[in-house]
Amino acid sequence: MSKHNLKQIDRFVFEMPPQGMMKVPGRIYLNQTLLDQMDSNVLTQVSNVACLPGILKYSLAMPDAHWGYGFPIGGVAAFPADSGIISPGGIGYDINCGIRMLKTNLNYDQFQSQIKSVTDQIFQEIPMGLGRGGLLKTNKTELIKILDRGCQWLVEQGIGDSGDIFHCEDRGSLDGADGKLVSSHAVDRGLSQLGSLGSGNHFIELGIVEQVYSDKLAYKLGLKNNDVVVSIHTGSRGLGHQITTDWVRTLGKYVKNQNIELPDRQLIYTPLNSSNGKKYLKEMQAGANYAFANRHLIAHRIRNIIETRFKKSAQVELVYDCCHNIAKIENHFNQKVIVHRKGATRAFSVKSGMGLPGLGTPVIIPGSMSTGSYLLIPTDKCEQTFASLAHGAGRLLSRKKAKQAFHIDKIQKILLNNSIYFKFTTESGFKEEAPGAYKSLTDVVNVIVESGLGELVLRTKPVANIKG
DNA sequence: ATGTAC
Repeated sequence: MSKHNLKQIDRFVFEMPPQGMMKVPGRIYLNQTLLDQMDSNVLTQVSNVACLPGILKYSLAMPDAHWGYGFPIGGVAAFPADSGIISPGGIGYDINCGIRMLKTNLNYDQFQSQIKSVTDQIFQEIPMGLGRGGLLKTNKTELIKILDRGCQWLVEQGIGDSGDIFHCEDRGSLDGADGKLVSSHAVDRGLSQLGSLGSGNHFIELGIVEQVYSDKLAYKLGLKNNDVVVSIHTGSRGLGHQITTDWVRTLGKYVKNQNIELPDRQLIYTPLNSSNGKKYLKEMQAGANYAFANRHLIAHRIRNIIETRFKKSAQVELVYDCCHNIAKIENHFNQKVIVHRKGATRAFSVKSGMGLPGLGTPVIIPGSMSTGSYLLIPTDKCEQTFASLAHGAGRLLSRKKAKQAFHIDKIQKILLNNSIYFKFTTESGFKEEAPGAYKSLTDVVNVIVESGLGELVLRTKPVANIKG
C-alpha cells in the first residue's frame, strides 16, 4: 500500500479503499506535511488491521501515527463486543500507558525561583529508569487489590483524595479487572516497581499555561494563564509488559493451531467471548489499574514535594488522566463494541455525559520535551473516530536513527535556549527523545482542530523536563 | 514500552 493509493475524502481525511483481504477502508487523519513525513509502513499496518475479522467501519490512524507492533501507534479499531475479537497488538505492550496533568494554585512568578530545586527533588525521589524500585512497597495481597481496583483502593488507604479519582478516565479503576488471573511472574515484576516512572518516552514535566484559547473551557478545568502545571507520562511498567508477553505467547499458539491466516503475525487475536478473550480482557484491565495506580502514586509524591516546599499554601490537584494504550467496551453507532486505542486518547464530547461535567473527556496532547502540551475538548464529530484523538506529536525518527542523528550538546542547547531546565537518566535515552525525533505537535493539533474533531482549550510551555 | 533472548 503506497501513499498515492490514498484518496482524499475531506480536507484532513485520507481514505484507503479496501483491497485484498481488507474488510473495511482505512482512514487516516492528517495534513500534507504529516502525510509526507509518514513512514509508508504505517499504511501497511492500517491496511493489515482492516483485515481483522469483524472490524467495524474503518481501520483508523490518528495524525500522530507511526510504526508499531502489529497495529500502528496512533491506531484505532473497533469490533462488536458480542462477536468480535481482542488483540494485544491493538493495545500495546505498555498497557494503559497514559498522561496525567496536575495543576497547582501557584503562578509562574511564585514558582520560578523553585523550578530547579523542585525538579531536582522530583528527580531524586521518584524512582525512574530501567531498574528496580517503587514508591509504594506492597505485598502480593495488596497488589492484587490494586490490580482489581486501581486508584480507588489507594484512596481508601488514605493516599490521595476523591478529586484524584473523579478527574481520571474511568475514575481510575476499570470494572471487570481480575488480578488473580495475572501470572505470578507479572505480579513479581509489579511488586518492585509500583510508583516508578520507567524510561523511553516516559517523563515528568513542569509547565506553565502559556496561551488560553477558550477562557470558558479553561475556567471549567480550573486553569488560567501563567498557572504552573505538572504532567506525568508513564504506564504499567514491567507488570503490563509481562501480561502482554504472556498473552502474545498464548494467543500465538491459538492462531497457529486454528490455522488462522494473518497479514502480520503480530496481529494475533482471540474472540473476545472465548475463554482466552475474557481472561485477557480481565488481565489487561488489571494492568490498566496498575498503571492508574502508578501515575497516582507519582502524582501524590509530587504533590507532597510541592506542598511541603510552599508551606501548605500550595494546592496540587488533578486536571485529568488519559489512557493511551487500552481496549474499552463502549457504545458506538448504537452497538456495544470493543475499541482498541493504541497510542490514542479517548475523546467523548460533552453530549456523551462521560468525563467531567460540562466538558466531556479532556484530551491532553504532549509534544516533545521542548514543546509543551495542548489541552482540547472533543466535539460531537469524534463519533467518526470511535471517540478517539491523537496522543502526542508522534515519532518522526526511530529510536535508532534519533541516536545517530542528534548530539547530546545540541539537545541541551535547544532546551537551554528555551529556558527549559532538564534532568535525564541515560544519555542514549535522552538522544532518542530529542525534539527533532518528533513531528510538529502544532501540525497534529491543527489537523484535529481544523477537521472539527476538537476544540482548543490551552497550550502549556515547558519550564523543566525529566526523562526517565 | 521492556530485568532490549528461551
